[in-house]
Amino acid sequence: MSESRPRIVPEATVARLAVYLRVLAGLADGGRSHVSSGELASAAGVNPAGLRKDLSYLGPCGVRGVGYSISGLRDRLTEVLGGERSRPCVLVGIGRLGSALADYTGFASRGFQFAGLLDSDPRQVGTEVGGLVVRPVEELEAVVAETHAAIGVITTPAEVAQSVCDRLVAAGVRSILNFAPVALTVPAGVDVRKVDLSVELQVLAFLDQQRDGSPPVVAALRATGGAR
Amino acid sequence: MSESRPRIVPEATVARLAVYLRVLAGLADGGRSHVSSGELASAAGVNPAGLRKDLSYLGPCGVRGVGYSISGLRDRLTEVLGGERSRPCVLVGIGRLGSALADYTGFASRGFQFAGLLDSDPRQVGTEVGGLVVRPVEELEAVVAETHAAIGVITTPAEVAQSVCDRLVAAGVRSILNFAPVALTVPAGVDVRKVDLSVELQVLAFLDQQRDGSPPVVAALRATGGAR
DNA sequence: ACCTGTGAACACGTTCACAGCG
DNA sequence: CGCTGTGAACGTGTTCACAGGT
Repeated sequence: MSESRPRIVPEATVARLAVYLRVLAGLADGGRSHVSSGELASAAGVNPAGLRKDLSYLGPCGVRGVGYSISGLRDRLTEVLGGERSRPCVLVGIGRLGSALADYTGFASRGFQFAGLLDSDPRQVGTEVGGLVVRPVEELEAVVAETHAAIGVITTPAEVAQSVCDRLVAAGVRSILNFAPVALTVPAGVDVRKVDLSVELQVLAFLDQQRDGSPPVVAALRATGGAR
Repeated sequence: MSESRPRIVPEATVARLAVYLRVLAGLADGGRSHVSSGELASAAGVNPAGLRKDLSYLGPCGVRGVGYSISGLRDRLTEVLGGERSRPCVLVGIGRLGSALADYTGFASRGFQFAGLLDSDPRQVGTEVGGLVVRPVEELEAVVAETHAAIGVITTPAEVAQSVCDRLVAAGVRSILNFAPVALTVPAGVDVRKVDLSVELQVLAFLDQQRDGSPPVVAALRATGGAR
């Protein structure tokens, strides 16, 4: 009903919109009412023209000759990113990383809410993390049903990640964020995003090594490289 | 001296090489001696042709009609990725996320070693995490000098990330992995990679919402999208 | 017959330069 | 005159199809 233009938004742009939203939140305290694309871009670490192109996917939302209304843009981004209704997520695997995520206040403040925490270790079950009590992994299906969670986060060891994933999908979860270092197989219609922390470090080490070892030979790093 | 061909390797490829290496490590136990690009690709979650192209950057390292020698390829990848000499890293900010990283055995087994842990909270200082004693952030420069660390990992709150970054750079660190949700400014010659956990979740939520809300309108997701 | 290695085609994302509006 | 919005150019990364060995 409030949808003005049904344009398609590239995924790379969506990721940056989330960054712009965070920068705007910090800027709102400054008492200013408007920002230019140049200011926002430098705060977000991107190219000004790219930022304007990103925002253009949402339809015109700035004022020519002036800039973008901080509060107006913040509201528009929040609307587009779906931050209105808070989305229930379930998190499976409450080790160090899982605890860190469950406890991260940045999620809650941005419309996310962990509605269920699950672990297979009896010593973890029953403990409280980030305001929630950890439940046994056997109750996975029940928790998904209770909370109507559409998003699942997997922070288990690699060996059990696929079976946890299968159970999440069977229970109705259609979006999964996977921190386990394995490629998950899912049926069509389910979306998986993978975050691999050790790969990030290894890429960094490679670039570092390459700079030292062979000065003339430098890897091509434009699109995703450097400070993004 | 062992460098056979000084080709340039795209960054996207480097990231996948690290994944192949991990898959190979798991495969080595199986008693087999060779794998085909198809098998490796499906285990790594990528396209077979893309995998072959990735490996071709290292020069020919397979046998036509047969496949790739598991141990041979593993050694080659290890060599290229620089896993020979273990690289000392310093980690600043020992909160939940920092502890998770310091404790993650996946790093140590792949040629990484956290040589120094630093935190500004007096209650954290002196505690032991992942076999190392946490030291006060004031000693950052000294720790970098002692350990000859070339890689720094930042898991501090956003507010102090830039100043920590500045001090790391001044101390000689030239590669930084940033988990704090801010864009860091660094001088030329320093490489920063950013991992933003809340952005990952937000992208997932957007895609999820878009699927429900407007079936005909789907975001363009080819390159980075879907299960990678 | 099989599987690797690779040039060529394609799609995506980024950057540039300027038109358009306030 | 300033800043947004955007088509067009560019570069990178991915996919395809087949040539080249074993």
